[in-house]
Amino acid sequence: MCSRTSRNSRTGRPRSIEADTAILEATRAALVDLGWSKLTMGDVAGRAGVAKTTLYRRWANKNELVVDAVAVLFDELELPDLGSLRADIEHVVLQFAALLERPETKTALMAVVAESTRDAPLRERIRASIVDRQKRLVLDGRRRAQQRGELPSDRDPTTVEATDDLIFDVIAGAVVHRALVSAEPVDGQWVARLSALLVGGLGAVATLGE
Amino acid sequence: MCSRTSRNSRTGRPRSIEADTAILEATRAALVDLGWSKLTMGDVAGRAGVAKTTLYRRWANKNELVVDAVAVLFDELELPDLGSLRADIEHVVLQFAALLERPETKTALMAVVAESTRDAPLRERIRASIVDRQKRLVLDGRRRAQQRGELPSDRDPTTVEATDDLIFDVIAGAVVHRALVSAEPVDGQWVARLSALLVGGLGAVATLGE
Amino acid sequence: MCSRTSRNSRTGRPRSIEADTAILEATRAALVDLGWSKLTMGDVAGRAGVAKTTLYRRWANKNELVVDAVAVLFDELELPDLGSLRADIEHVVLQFAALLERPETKTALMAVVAESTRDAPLRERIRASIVDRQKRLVLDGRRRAQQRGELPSDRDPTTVEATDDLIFDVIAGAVVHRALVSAEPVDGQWVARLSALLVGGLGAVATLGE
Amino acid sequence: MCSRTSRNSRTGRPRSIEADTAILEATRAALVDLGWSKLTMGDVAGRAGVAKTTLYRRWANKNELVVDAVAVLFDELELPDLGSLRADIEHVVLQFAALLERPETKTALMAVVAESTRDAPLRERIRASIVDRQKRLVLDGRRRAQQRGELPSDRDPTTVEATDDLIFDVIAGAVVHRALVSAEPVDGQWVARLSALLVGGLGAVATLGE
DNA sequence: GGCTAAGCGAGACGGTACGTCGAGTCTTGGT
DNA sequence: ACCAAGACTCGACGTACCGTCTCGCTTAGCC
Repeated sequence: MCSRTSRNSRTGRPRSIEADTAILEATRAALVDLGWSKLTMGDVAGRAGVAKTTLYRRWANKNELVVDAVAVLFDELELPDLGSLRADIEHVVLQFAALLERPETKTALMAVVAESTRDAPLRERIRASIVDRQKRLVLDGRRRAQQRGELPSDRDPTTVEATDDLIFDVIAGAVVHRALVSAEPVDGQWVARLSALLVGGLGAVATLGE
Repeated sequence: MCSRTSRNSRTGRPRSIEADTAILEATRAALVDLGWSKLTMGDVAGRAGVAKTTLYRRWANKNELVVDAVAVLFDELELPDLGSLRADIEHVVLQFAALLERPETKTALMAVVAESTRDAPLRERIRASIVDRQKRLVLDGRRRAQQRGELPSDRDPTTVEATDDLIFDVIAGAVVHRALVSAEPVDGQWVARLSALLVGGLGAVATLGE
Repeated sequence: MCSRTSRNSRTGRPRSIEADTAILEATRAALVDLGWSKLTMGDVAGRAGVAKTTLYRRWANKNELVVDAVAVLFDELELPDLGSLRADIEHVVLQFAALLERPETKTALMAVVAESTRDAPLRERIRASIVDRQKRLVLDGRRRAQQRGELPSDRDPTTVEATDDLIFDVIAGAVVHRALVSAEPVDGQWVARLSALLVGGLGAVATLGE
Repeated sequence: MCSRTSRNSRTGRPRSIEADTAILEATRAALVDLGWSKLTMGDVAGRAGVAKTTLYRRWANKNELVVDAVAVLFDELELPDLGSLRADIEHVVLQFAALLERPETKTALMAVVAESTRDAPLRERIRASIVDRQKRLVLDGRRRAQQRGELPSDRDPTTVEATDDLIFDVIAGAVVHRALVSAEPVDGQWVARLSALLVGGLGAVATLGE
C-alpha cells in the first residue's frame, strides 16, 4: 500500500497502524463530502486527527492517496455462480454500477484516471491496485462458462487473453460511460441488453481467428 | 458557446471575436503542453494575448472553458460509407482512438467528466457539446446497415433508441477504457475483435424483446 | 478647474456643465460614504450618472479630481471682524476645525497631501487650489490687527511675509495635527490656549530681526 | 509589534524572527523606491525574501505594516540639553524636519494618517507607536526649562498636560504643514521664528488660567 | 438643413495588485 | 524514528480597479 522509504525500519518509533486506516477512511469521507477537486490534504489530515506530515510520510501526493483509498472498494466485487454466463454478467454489471453510484468512487475514479494520463507512476499504481485486480472477475466468469459448456474451451492462450481483455474493457467501459458520461441510469433493461450483446457476440469473436 | 450575461448587447464596446478563438486555441495548446491539472487560467490568458479578466468574462471556470475548447475536436469524427457495418465500426473506432491519443483530448476528457460528477451544469454542457452531438455517428451507421439489409428494419422506436444508446456507450466506453484506464493500444486486432463482438451481438439484442 | 485639451473648443459638441458639478458632488458624496481609499472612479461615475470616459476627459486621475472636489469647501472659511486679533484667530480656528470634522475633508486632505509628496503637479494643484487661496485669512487678520494697533506696522515686507507664512503653517498645522494625528477634540479650551500662544508669541517674533 | 493570533504558541514551528526584521527593512526600502501608493505587499515580500502569506500572517494590511516599519524611525529623535529652551526647541524641530525629509517618512506618514481617519484600530496603532512615544520630547524639554527657571514650576497638573499637548501639536503640526503641505523648506530662519513664537507665547499661555 | 467634430453612456479591453487557499516542506518540542 | 502543530515558500485563484479603447448615438455650431 505505502512504501517504506528507509531501508531498515527496525530502528526508531514504528509507524502507527491506526493512522493508516484512519487516513484512508478520512479520505473516503472527504471524497463523499467534498468531491475530488475540493478535497485537500489538510482537510484529510484534520478528519483523521493526524498531522499533514504523517500523510506525506506515507503517500507522495493526493493522487496516490486517493487511489489507495478507493481501490479497496473495488475488492467488494465478487462473482457468485448464478448458473449461466448471462446471469453472471448481469450480476457483476449491476454490482459495478452500484459501486459507481457511490460518490467517493464516482468522483475519484475519473479524476485519478485523468491525472494518470500524464503521470506514469500513478498509471502503474492504478493498474496494480484496481485494474489488474478486477480482471479476475472476467477470468472466473469465462472459466466457469467454459466448464458449463457455454463457451468453447481454450485453444490459443494469447487469443483467450486478448478476448478477456476486450470483455473487461467493454464491460467496465460501457458501465462507466453510461453512468458518468451519458449520465443515464444503469437499470435492468440496459443491463439485459448489454449482456445479450456480449453473450451473443462472444461466439463471433471466438470464430474470428479461424 | 459562451453566454452573454447582459440582456442587451446593443450598447457598449462589443466583445472581441478574435479573443474567443484565440482563447480556445490557447487552451488546447496549453492542454498539450501542460495537461489538465497544470493548466492555469493565467497561462491560457498569456498564450492568447488576452487579460485574465477576458477569460472570466466569458467562462465561469476552467472546466467550462476546457469543454468548449475540446468539444470542437470531436466534430472531426465522421462516418464514410465503407460498404459494411463492420468496416464502418472499425473505421469510427480507429478515428475515435486517434482522437483520444491526442494529448489535449486525453488529458481533458476524463478530467471534465470527473468534475461533472459534482457539477450538474457542467454535466449538461458536456452532454450538449460532446455526447449528444456524437450520437449521430451511431444513428447514421445503424440506418445505413439497415438500408444494406445487415440489420432488420425498425420495429419499436423506443427499442431502437435504447439499442443506439447501448451501442454508443459500449463503443465509446470500451475505447476510452482501453486507451486511458487499461492504457493499452487500440490496434487493428483489438478493433477487429470489438467490431466482431458488436456485429455478432447486435442480432442477439434485436431478438431480445420478442 | 479642468483644462481643455483641444486648442480650439469652438467646434464640436460642448462639454456638459451639469456633468462637471454632478461629478464633483458625487465625489464628495463618495468620500463621505467610502473614504479616500475605497473611493473608485467607477463608483463616482455611477453616482454622477456619467460614463467613466467623461471623468477622464476632465481630470487626469483620482487625485486631481478629489483635490478639485474638496478645494471648494475651503472657500467657506471667512474672517468676520470680531474686534480683536485673538477673537479673530479663535473664530477661524474653530471654523477650520469644523471643516476638518466633515468626513469628506478629513479623509481626503491628508490623502492627497500624501500623494503629493511624490507628484509635483498634484502638489502644485493643491497649492493653487487650497493652500495659497486660504493664506488670505492670515493676511486679512494681520492687516486688521495692524489697523487696530494690536500689531506694529510693516517694516520689512519680506519679514512680514515670512511671518504670515509661519502663522499660517502654525495654525493650519496645529489644528490638523490635533484633529487628525492626536485625534483629540479642538474645543474652546484648546483654541483659547492656542490663540494665547500666538498672540503672545507674535510680539517676540516681531522683535526678532532687531 | 505584531500580534500572535494563537493563544498558545508553545506548539508548532515558531515564527521566524529574521523574517520580521527583513520585512520591516524591505518595507522602508520599498517606501523609498516606490512611495506609499505604489508600494505593494508582493513587492515587499519579494524584497524581504519572504512569501506574501508570511506578511499577511503578521500584519492585517498595508497600513499596519507601514506604521510599524516607520515608527522605529521616530525613535531616533532625541533632546540633548543645549542650555536654553529655545536652543532645545530649534534642535528638535530641525531633527524632526530632517526626519520628514527622508522619503520613507514623507510618503508614509500622511498616508497612514489619512487612512486612520476611517480606521480606528489603525488610529490607535499610530497613537501608540508614534504619537504618544514622542510626547516625551515635549515633557523633557518643559521639565528642563522649569529646572533652568525659564518656565514657572507646575501648578495645576491638568493645565500642564494640556499645555504640553498644545505645544506638541503646534510643533509637530507646523513642521509637517510647512514641509508637506506648503512644501517650503524648514530652514534656520523659519525655525528661529517658530521657536521665538513658542518661547514668547508660552508665558501668555501660562498666565491664561489666572 | 445637412455636415462635422466633439461629447456622451456603455461596457469590453490589457494590466496590476489584491487577499486567500492549497500543496508540499521544514522546524519546533515532545513520545 | 515517529508524531502534532504550525510556520514556511511557492504559485494559482477569482475579484476589483485602473485607465484606455471602441462602439452607436447625441448635440451643438458653421456652412
